[in-house]
Amino acid sequence: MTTIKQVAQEAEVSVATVSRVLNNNGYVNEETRKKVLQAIEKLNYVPNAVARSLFKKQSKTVALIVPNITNPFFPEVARAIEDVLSSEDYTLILCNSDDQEEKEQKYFEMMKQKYVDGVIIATSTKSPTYLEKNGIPIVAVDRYINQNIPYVSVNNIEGARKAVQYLKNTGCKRIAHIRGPEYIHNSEERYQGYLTVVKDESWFHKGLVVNGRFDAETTMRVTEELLTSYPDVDGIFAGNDFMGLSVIKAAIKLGKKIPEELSVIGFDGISLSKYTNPELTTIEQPIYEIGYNAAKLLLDVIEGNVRSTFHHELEVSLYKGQSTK
Amino acid sequence: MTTIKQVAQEAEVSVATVSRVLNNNGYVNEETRKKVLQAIEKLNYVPNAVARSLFKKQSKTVALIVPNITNPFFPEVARAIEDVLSSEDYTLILCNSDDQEEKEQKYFEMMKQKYVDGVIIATSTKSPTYLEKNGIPIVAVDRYINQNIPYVSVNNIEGARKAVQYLKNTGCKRIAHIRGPEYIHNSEERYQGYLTVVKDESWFHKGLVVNGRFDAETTMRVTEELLTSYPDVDGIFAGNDFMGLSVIKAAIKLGKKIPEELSVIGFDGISLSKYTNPELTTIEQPIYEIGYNAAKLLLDVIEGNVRSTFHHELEVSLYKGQSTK
DNA sequence: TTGAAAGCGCTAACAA
DNA sequence: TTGTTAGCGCTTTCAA
Repeated sequence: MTTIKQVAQEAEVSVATVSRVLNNNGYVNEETRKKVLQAIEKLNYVPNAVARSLFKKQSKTVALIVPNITNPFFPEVARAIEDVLSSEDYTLILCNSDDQEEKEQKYFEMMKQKYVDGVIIATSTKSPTYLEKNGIPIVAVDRYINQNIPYVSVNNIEGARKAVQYLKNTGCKRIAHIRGPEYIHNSEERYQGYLTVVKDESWFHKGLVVNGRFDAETTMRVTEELLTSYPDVDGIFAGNDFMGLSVIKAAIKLGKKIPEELSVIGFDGISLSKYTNPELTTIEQPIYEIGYNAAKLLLDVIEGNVRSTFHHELEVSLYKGQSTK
Repeated sequence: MTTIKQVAQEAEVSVATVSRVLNNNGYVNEETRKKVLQAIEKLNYVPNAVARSLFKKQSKTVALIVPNITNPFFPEVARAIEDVLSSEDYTLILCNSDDQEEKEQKYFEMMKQKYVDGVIIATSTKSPTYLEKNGIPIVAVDRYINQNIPYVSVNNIEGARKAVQYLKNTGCKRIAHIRGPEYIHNSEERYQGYLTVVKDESWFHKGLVVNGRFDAETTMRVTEELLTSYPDVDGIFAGNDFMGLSVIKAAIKLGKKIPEELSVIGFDGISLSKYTNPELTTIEQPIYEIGYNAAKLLLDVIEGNVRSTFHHELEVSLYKGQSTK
């Protein structure tokens, strides 16, 4: 690789001058600028980003920490983020935390060592003090952390309310909820949204809420248990699309007709659910926009542009598949 | 951040000594090593990776270039790669090329500037000379490039043969193929595999092979056209799982019973196809292993460990869903 | 308008 | 066994 020094030699100027034309700051004579530009061209010079980082203490790099990129929600977020970053000549580092605080911390250590400029994170960590302490700009996506940390997601409570209300409107009389893990803020909020609609119904009882996890096996098992214990359930609000699809599978296995005997609604709007049969009715999040906004927000923070709002909740919308009446 | 200099001061030694204990090379007295370690502990020192990179001309960083991380095949590859990288204290950079050579080149430019140590790439670029020229270690995944470039994938021809043979064995008498884009090496190979099984069949004709693309709309449209033109088709080998699912959707739309009237088999084994109904029968690739091996291979190349074999084709296996008899 | 030189934090050759 | 120092490639202050 050619260095700034070689360019300086070729152009018969000092490295300082080359640096000036490179960064377009400081005075430089139009003539000499041309000479330098020619030398750069001739030698095929590109500045060394590492040397620059060392001096500037920043790296034009942003990290994304997700629980697992394999969860179909996150690739779309990642795509959006990478799109805005690369358009601004930033680079994206991908990290999988498996929801383990220990792994997150390890990534943060790396970030400090590499002068990573900022981080976008989807986390459920209980005590996020280390997040704030390490001084690197941070934006939360999908999962709320606390008031101090910028956040982009959707209003889960409102979305859940919409989902359950829709089931009710289409005639469901016994609506159950298979919820996500308790340690995840989202699951809690969606559960709250569910509650607001059903809590005063005469038929409502705690048995209609089932704890699930995101994996298919668990979801199918608890669904079968639910439908066996309460065969009159005619609507299920699943904690997310993944779970919604498993619910459908389990229900079909039990011989339930969907949507005639059982309506199922999910949450997320991951594109995969459009490929299934029946298509899953769901509360669609603007996933790409979430990532897009998070990245824009982070870049603003990094570059010191103040923003009035730090918390963004985007609009969800109802996507009607064939899993509901 | 504390620097090596401060540690040296604290421990009352020179920076060279600190560097020695840090990197565990060169002689250093047990006593002084302890002093240094204490100082490091006390000051909470972590070495600056950027400064190190500048000197070493390497960054403990690897890039992954995929067409689109949103394609469900790649997150699993990415996960595997990131797993092995992070276990070796490497960092993963994620890049989306949209199959555009121009974007790939831009990423390569960035990599050189940032001393990225190596790259894993899934590409269909026609003239990959720039890949070899830029001197950065490279491994191809999923898509073959040329003899000189290490490669990890599966034997597509063999897998396709297996798929079509299976359709035949289960009684299909008219087997069509909806193939992927021609510019993608994989699609071509899978098509070849299909041909080996059917080319000598009396019923075979060119109309049974349809050009598709990876998007759902196109696939559904061409499927409908195919089934309308040739209603006696009773088996379809789709170019990948995504297309397989779309084929099923289109067939159901036309009122075909699956698998009674039409068998469908895909290729890839992306986890999403297990969530659908019917589950897609498919040729399952060991996706995680592909990523895992690619990463291991790349690290070997980077660290100068010679390998005898540069091309790895892993075994595929038949996954029986309910979309075939 | 330009150049000399210090310094970002680290490693390694060389000397002691 | 340890320290001094040059240098990785760049930016920026200061002086000219």
